[in-house]
Amino acid sequence: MTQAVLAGDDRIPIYQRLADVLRQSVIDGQVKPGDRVPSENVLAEDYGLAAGTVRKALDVLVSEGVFERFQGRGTFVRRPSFDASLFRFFRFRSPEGEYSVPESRILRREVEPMPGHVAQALERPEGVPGISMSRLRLQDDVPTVAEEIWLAHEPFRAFAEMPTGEIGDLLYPVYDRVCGQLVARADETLTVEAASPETARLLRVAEGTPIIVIERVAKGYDNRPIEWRRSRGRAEQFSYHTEIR
Amino acid sequence: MTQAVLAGDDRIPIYQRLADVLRQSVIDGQVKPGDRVPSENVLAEDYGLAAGTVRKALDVLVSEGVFERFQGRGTFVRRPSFDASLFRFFRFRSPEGEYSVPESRILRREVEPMPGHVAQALERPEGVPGISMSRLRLQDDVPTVAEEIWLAHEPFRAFAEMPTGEIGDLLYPVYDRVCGQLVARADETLTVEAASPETARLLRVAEGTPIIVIERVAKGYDNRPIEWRRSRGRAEQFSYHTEIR
DNA sequence: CACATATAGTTCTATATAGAAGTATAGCTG
DNA sequence: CAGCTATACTTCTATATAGAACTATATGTG
Repeated sequence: MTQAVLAGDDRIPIYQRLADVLRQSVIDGQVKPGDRVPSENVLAEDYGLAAGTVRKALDVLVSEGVFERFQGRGTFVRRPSFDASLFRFFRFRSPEGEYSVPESRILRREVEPMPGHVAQALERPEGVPGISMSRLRLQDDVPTVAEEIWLAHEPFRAFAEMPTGEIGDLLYPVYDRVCGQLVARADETLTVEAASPETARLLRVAEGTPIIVIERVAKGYDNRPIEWRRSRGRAEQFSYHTEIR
Repeated sequence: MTQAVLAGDDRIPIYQRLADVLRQSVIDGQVKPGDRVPSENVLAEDYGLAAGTVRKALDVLVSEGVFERFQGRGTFVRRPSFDASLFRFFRFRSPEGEYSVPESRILRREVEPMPGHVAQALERPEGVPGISMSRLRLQDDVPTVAEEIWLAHEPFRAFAEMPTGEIGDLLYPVYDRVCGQLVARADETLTVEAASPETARLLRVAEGTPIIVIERVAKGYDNRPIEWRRSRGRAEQFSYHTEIR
């Protein structure tokens, strides 16, 4: 057999093609986050490749954040867990200094046509029906973040019909469980504005107070957009850190 | 000789030790940004190592952003370019759509004891003398960014005594040329505040306008802090994009 | 049962080797 | 001189192999 399994453009390197195949198996849901990937030796055997070549393919996927490796234990599909990371920016620590998931209140949830900018972000034709939500997140009963969220109606029909009470504080696990939609990464854009009357009311701040706005497009392993979200929080407690070079 | 050249803790892998040696040669200034690194084969020969081991060491340094590789051309010490800096969002484009270096006006420059938070960031004892500057950056004669800058006095004595007229619009090249201090990377923290009277005056905005504050600690290849800087600009048109996972 | 010890399986490091692919330059040809 | 060609040098891909380092599990011992 040799590597007939990896047919296709032989202009691109074998290790890349293997990486593509393995990445696709995650996209297709054949292996799920937390699952163990066959060992390097087994993969080498299966595909008729040298161990080094397989290892290089895994290197690619690890650096992409798709896989995770542990010496002696194995290689696993990484559980993407960045939901808390947006809120890390907002410094949501408890008095004990620990991070915690804030309480979520869904204020509104209905099906209506998507506006242009949302449809564009979700790569859908304008005017197509979507699920629109307003959500408020609170820390110790203090409102900290107000969110508008949009989902395409099509793969989220089951979510639209689900009772609100059954939706917990985190949405992404629900997307996965109820609709098989797995969020792998996201694009975020940060801007600043002065609080509108609406935002001021929700966040209980004075009108005109500086507000951080984060627009997020959550994407699957296949890089297709899943959810559009705009979050607003008081800029006061916001602090974002990064390393540049 | 074999790899006697790479003595030291043989608990850590050879490729790591080689990476350490090469990184150090950049820190010491034996090779400068833009310089070419000996080829993989030559390094392998010199250190008595297999080609693959050398390559792995280079992989490390490339991923750290210290080196840069081009197939067929060679491996080079990377010129640090702060393209990813949060600061670039204050660099407005010229009418032709090109980015340009804004004009810089140094308003003040004097030697005085460093305040606590600066001393801490620069890893110096509190109260030690430092060079303090106020600088205003303008685009087409419009003030866009106001900066406070601190340097430790000790390695920057020559800079302190230099006439202001000889300092151009960019500081880092001067640090390198005059004091041999090479900035390799930086940590940046972004926050938001309402414009103080002082800031409002400098940036010619109304008091209370949302202002982006970026605190930066610039560091050398050896990761030691070189410069502390706090920049303030109008938040109005600020937009920062990033990918998370 | 509790606790060492052996064992099998995993990733990680290192070597050696060969050729492909890309780049720059010297030298030849018209 | 302009333009092609050969050549030498670079990084990149791929194979094969061996053992080290680490982890989890099974096994034996007290």
